[in-house]
Amino acid sequence: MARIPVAQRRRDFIDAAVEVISSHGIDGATTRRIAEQAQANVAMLHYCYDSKEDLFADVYEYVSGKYREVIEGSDPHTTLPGAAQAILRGVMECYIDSRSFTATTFELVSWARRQHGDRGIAVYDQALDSLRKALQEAAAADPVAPEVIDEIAYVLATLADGFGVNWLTYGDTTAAREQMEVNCAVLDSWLTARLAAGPAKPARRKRAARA
Amino acid sequence: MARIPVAQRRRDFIDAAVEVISSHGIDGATTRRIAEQAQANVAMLHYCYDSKEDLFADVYEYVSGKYREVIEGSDPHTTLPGAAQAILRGVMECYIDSRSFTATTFELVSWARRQHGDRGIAVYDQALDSLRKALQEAAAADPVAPEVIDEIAYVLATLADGFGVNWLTYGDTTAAREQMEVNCAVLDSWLTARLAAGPAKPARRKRAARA
DNA sequence: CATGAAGTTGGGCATTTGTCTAAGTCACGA
DNA sequence: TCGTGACTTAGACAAATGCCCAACTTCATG
Repeated sequence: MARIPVAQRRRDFIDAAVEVISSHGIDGATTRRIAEQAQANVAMLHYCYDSKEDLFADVYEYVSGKYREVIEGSDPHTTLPGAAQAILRGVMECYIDSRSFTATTFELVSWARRQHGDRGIAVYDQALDSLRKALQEAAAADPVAPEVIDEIAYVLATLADGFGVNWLTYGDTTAAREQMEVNCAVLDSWLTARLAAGPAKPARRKRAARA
Repeated sequence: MARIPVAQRRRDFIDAAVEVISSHGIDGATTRRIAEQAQANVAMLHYCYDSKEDLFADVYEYVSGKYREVIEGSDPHTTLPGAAQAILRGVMECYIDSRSFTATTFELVSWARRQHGDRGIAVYDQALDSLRKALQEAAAADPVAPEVIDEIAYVLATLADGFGVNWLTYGDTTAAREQMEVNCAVLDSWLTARLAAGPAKPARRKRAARA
């Protein structure tokens, strides 16, 4: 009917997949459902993608990309705490903006883990990398030990993840906005204490926590 | 063969389901896989449970129960911060103890949400209720406004959830132990600041955040 | 206008899934 | 010993799923 070039069709399928995955889960996201959501045919899907796995790979990349955007595109700050605040806020706002995106991300991460093992955690890894880089840049004027950066990145991820789980579970926008503030307050009080304490934690022995 | 009473068989199926769900996801947890894991027959499963859904309901209850146990059974403390610390530690330790349990919990929560909508968030709701109750008890000597209790419960849940996601993703026990300490430090610094600040947050207007 | 590439589609295939049926097999009280 | 009721199992069933094929439509270009 509509006669749409493959490139556009692929984008449609990715969007459709995000929607379907968020409401039916990874395994509930069948080719037929995705095709229907994209107002296309099952055969069309296989005309654009060799396999369902191929489509999911694109969805995966799309999600990764969005994270990078949000993290790198957050309001630039010259202080480490400022940058950390801005990034955390950015991610949480992005979650609130699109529940489908949030749900799909969490589905993808857990799917990738059990599907591809180590290689599957790429989204998470990449997001943490962008995170570390952004923090390091913000702290350029007043450098901080890499272990501290790692720790901050981890806390940021933890707060964002925790926020995401709750937001997905309850879906209450008003509550979510309040919780966003709470999380920012949590980050703030901890960061202040942490940066005052010095580079090394009391009981640190081995290499820094990877995440 | 073995001739096992239904009651025991059911318990076996629940354990098997937890294992299979954690490694294959909810939808990957097929009756045949669960049966195999329980060293039983597919037909046996339907002899014990009318449907797969029935089995999952039991798994759901099992998970809920374990949360209640962990929260209510955490070391009793007379101070609010002490109790909060103990509970957070208890939950995180429980996660580290059993990755299957952790994974299954997260799978169940997301499955329940998209499957049963509001009714599906029961695990999360019940856990938060136990949490609030435990905190309230700990603060009996020096009462705190219910909004503050709610806020603390939310932060506790957020830190636990965030920890869980990371632990599931990387599965590094050593890192997880370090991160457990970080999360405790985060809770500690925020709680101190929060309890010093007074009952109401600066920009609070509506009812307290539900979770 | 012819033509061939690009896009579109209905129908079909093998496999997997949840569930059920009917036929066992065992333990134990009468 | 002989039921009788509790447990066990192989096999079958329809429905759903990922993927494919062969035929059809459109349209820019020669």
